Amino acid sequence: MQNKNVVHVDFQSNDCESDHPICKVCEVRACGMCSELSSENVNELRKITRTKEYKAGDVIFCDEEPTENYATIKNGIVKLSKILPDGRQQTIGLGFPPDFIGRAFKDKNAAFASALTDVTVCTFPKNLFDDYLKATPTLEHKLFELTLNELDSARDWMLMLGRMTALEKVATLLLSFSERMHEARKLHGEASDINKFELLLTRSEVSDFLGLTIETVSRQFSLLKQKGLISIKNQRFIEVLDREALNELAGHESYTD
Amino acid sequence: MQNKNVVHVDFQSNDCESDHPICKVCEVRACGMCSELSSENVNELRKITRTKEYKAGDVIFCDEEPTENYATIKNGIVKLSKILPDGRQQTIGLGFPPDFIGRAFKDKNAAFASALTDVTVCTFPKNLFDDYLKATPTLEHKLFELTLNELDSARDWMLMLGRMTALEKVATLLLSFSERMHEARKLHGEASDINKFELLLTRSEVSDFLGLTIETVSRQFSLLKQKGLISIKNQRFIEVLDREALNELAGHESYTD
DNA sequence: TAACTAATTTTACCTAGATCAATTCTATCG
DNA sequence: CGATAGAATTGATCTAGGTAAAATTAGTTA
Repeated sequence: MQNKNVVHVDFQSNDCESDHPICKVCEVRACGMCSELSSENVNELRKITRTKEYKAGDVIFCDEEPTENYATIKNGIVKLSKILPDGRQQTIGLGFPPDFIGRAFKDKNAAFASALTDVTVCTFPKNLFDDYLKATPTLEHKLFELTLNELDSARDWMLMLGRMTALEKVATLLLSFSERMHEARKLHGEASDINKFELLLTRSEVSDFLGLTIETVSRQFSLLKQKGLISIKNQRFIEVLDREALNELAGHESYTD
Repeated sequence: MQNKNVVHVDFQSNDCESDHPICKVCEVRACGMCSELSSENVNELRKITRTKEYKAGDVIFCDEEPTENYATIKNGIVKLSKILPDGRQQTIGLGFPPDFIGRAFKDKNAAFASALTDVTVCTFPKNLFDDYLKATPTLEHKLFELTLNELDSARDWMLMLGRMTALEKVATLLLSFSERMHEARKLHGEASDINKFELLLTRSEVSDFLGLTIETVSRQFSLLKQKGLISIKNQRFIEVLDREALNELAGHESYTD
């Protein structure tokens, strides 16, 4: 019963039989932050945990404000963004289950977080969690790894923002978003075709992500449709028809080179 | 003879009397990664440490290649960059002493690292260091905090890359670079005026950082000179004449608003 | 000190993407 | 079902920043 070999995978092998009832049925128990925790740990952490729900569009926390809570995403998608004093906005990341959101060990938030879809999270009071983290090296290690992944992807986006054309940016976003949606659906045990997904971002949100305007984004979508690489139903439901070609557009050289 | 008074912190309070001779005189012993280590730890770590020197321009490690070593910067500046298959380049960060470079817990590097100036580093073999890290929670905690800072600044740059004009980008870079140079000089116990510094980046390197071309960068420099905000001697030695105005240009609203 | 080289600046022009202004979709509601 | 409203698309300009090329600056060698 004590063999906690873990992560990413194989829910059965994780000892969660004696988990708190909420955690026992949690779809992200086996991945993300909690995957490194024993039932004992989980139940201890649960004592300071609150489950919260947000409606699409709700603000979860604001940039520069004192950090009150951290959160892990159980369900839905969270948008992280920064904003210039004059209102110009830049999305700096998307949080999918089971991502952790909030800036650990700092008294101020480092970004706006808002709910892109309806969202369910587990929240933890900052102070208590910081202490718990320092006292629990396995948890801190896991969170460290998650943070390193975020840093990697932030840097990938920097390359995109600084050096890609509008078309390449849109292609890159579509590929990345389709993958994460695919992951998220698998996580929830749903059937999933990686090439079909609902683009949950409005054109305006896409443009904030890519450093473009809505009009330019829309033109690139039209171009991709015209080239036969994607099709769009009702402006939101996207099907990737030629993933290979889209990949090349996104700057990933084809294997035939 | 022993009073190496340094940076941020109160060196006296740190027990380094029994440090390995190399570490005892190391200028970054009291900050960055090593600051959390006792002499005992330091000496243990020292067993797997190699001091290495690079000439300006040298490649330290390549993107996508197997990670062999991590490093901390003792001296000089390291450029981290990403490159698209067709050669377009984006600088994703600069490493100053005492930064840690290398992607922990992953078998491949996540960027190119090259020496911007002559550089001295301490290197650690990946496998041994990963183990040491997992076994030493205080060290891992420190590295986690450093990584969180890097993530913060990566996200600040995303906002810059995605939403700022050329002039704002250049102003932002000048301010940020002048601060880090100031810090670095203080670290080495040198006298330092934050408003005077040598821009160690070529125009081409600046443009790779800002997602612009050399010509555009050069035009913005000329504009800033014309406005009387900066002066440049020999194309490299910069003096900020009106820091307040530069700050406003960089998007930090003035306090009079 | 002149000659050569590489980096930077400047000038002239061009284009990708922004801006502005209609349309056209899609969803919602009476 | 038609009316309304917000989102997305499309078309017509405009411009910030890119591209190309020439001129200037600085550093290096002889």
